[in-house]
Amino acid sequence: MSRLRLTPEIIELVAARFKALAEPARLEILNCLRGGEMTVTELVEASGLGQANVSKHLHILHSIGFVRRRKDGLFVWYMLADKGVMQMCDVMCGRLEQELKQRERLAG
Amino acid sequence: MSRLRLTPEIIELVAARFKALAEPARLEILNCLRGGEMTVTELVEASGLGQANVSKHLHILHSIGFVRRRKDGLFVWYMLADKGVMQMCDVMCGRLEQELKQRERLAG
DNA sequence: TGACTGTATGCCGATACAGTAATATACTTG
DNA sequence: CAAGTATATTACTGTATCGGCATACAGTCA
Repeated sequence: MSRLRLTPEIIELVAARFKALAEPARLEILNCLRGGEMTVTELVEASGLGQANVSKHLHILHSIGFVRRRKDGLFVWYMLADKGVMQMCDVMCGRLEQELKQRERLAG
Repeated sequence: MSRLRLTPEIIELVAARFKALAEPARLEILNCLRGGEMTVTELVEASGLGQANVSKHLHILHSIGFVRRRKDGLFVWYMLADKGVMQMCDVMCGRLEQELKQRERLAG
């Protein structure tokens, strides 16, 4: 499939991208952005996180290309960079769903 | 798509699964297992990591269902739990590949 | 210009986690 | 049983990072 050689450097880059998704706060932010672009303040209100915290998480998500930013006067609007980001989250959710069902079946 | 409600608890579980992939050592281990099941010692040799380290990483990967284990006398064989695990890695690799291409294009 | 608002950044304390060494456990073999 | 091997666990250390606070920066409006 992938034509990339899995050198240590590449593996590091891939790990860094998974790490961006490995934080509940960032998943929450990304999930908020499903509905369309939002300002930092809107994300603060929607997520319940601190402003500085949201800003930092957005910086991380932006630095690896998971979100895009657009300045509009005093505001900065953030949006998902592409569909692929949330598709990956959905796949992981799907795995988890199967897993939980399996456990229920065993327990019940 | 997913029928799971994204409660804080669920988001935490999803994040934990991404976190398992957010470590170069674990990606390396998973990648080694692409070729089939391997013992801990084989993984130690193939990855260059310490034995205790590999054991702990395998424990993490096993606890969230990314690998399966099979005891055979003194040995423990590990294998990928299913195709989905590496598919997710491949998707992330694909994203990275596009990203690197894009940068090349801009730089070149 | 000064006051105000939205966003980003630097610093700090607490915590989490990777890696290593030593040890414990499980199993085999003599 | 004792000795040896494969794996797991524990204790420890160094590093990274999250969250909060304070503050800096950027832009608007009077």
